[in-house]
Amino acid sequence: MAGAGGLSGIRMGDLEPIDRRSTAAIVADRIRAAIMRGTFPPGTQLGEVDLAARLGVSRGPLREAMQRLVAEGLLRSERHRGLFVRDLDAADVRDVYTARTAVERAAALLLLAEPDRGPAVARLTAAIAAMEAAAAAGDAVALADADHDFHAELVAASGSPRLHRMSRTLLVETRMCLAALQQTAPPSEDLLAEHRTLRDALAAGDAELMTRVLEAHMADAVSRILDVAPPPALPA
Amino acid sequence: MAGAGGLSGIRMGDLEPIDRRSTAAIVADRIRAAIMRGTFPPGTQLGEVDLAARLGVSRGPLREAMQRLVAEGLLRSERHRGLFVRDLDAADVRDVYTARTAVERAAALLLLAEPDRGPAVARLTAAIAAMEAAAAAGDAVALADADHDFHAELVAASGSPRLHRMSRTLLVETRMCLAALQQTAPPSEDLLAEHRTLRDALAAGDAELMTRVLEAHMADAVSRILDVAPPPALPA
DNA sequence: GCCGGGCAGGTTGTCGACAATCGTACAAGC
DNA sequence: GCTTGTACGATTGTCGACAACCTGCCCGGC
Repeated sequence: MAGAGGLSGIRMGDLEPIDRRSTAAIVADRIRAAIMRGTFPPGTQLGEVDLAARLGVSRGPLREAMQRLVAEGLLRSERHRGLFVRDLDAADVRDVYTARTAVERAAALLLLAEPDRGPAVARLTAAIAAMEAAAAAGDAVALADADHDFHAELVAASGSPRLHRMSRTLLVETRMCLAALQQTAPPSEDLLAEHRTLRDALAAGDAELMTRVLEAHMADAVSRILDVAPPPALPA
Repeated sequence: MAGAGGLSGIRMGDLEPIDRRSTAAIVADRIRAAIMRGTFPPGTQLGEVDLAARLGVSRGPLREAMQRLVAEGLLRSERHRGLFVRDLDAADVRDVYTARTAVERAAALLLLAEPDRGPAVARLTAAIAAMEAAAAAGDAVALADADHDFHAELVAASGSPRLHRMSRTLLVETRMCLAALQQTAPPSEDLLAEHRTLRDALAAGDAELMTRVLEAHMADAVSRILDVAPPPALPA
């Protein structure tokens, strides 16, 4: 079928059908990015008329986008009160990382089942390089961005649309945790080492090592965020 | 603060604040249930005016509800074409069960970390009893309902809101698979045995056994649905 | 006989306006 | 002084209508 139509073999390139996504989806992406960036701190009320005017759309599509974000758990809706950015407490932080561990572990195992992991490992390596550059420059935001990219690439490489969708929301919530608590000074060297080990385990196909490193990585992140000393000897 | 107000110690019982949920949420639940029940088979177009009239609401709230379901992945939206119930192919079935395995494994591990698993085990046992009754009566729908409940209770017992939310969507998709393929004759005895073993592993606190049984349970379900013989000797 | 243009029908996308509800501030009464 | 009742402002929830768009069919031309 491909290329056999009436186009006489003209190469169409990546000229895919410009399926302009719905306005609600675009608006949802925009607001999601704003929440992730910390433009809307947790707890702030999002007035509909104000947001609609700022985005240049009417209240209809904006409300649809809001419902999407509510379904994702990023926003909290109170009837006749308004929409608020969800603020995450310590239990939420643990929950986010619990869910992330579940999703990313499954994604990594899926990736390990694939024969050719070269491209995926290359993208992870690129993300690590970005992290290194950000750490060298002392740019905490860029470091968090690259960290985000690393885990997003990991899940995307699994090829599972559902894990990918879940991961997207969870990563946004992760950024909310970081932005809220102003975690500006992570010990970047440890962070880099953990990511490198994770990549190496994936490249080598060592499922056992990968699982162990991933779980430790998540546990470390929770400890860092909640500012409690990591448990010295936890069997689980 | 609690009980120290001007109510003079009067017991308020479970008089919770009647936070009537938004209309969009109610509509979304209704349509989600309809999709799960198989009222709207995969691929059917959902006309907005028709649905709105049937539910007694306007198109505004209905569209908001639809956006929710699109975000959950249950509906597929095509611009200026309409909303369609997503139809799941073999890859989707595998993906649903991959994600379910990840979520339910994490939930079960969380449950195992709790000291008192008595109530949770009791609820799982109740779900198994319902399955037994349905199997004895030859009621395939009730059997699927009870199966659904078992897994929903398992995840709910973990106490993780995010795992719970993910699980809800995944279980609906599971029902879509079953309804679409008219899987009316599952070997209920095997199914019951698997659930009983899972419950027993949870009650006994055997994480290793639980993981093994759960993964086998999911793999069996995929095999049953896709109607392929289960792989005789798969190392992974 | 086959292809392109045009038209009609129906659907979704978007908008503005009205009604219901909530929070707040102020005044009145005990 | 504290509580209670009331009015106001602001926001959300809902609705109806118009415009844009896609699909399918019909017709004229080659």
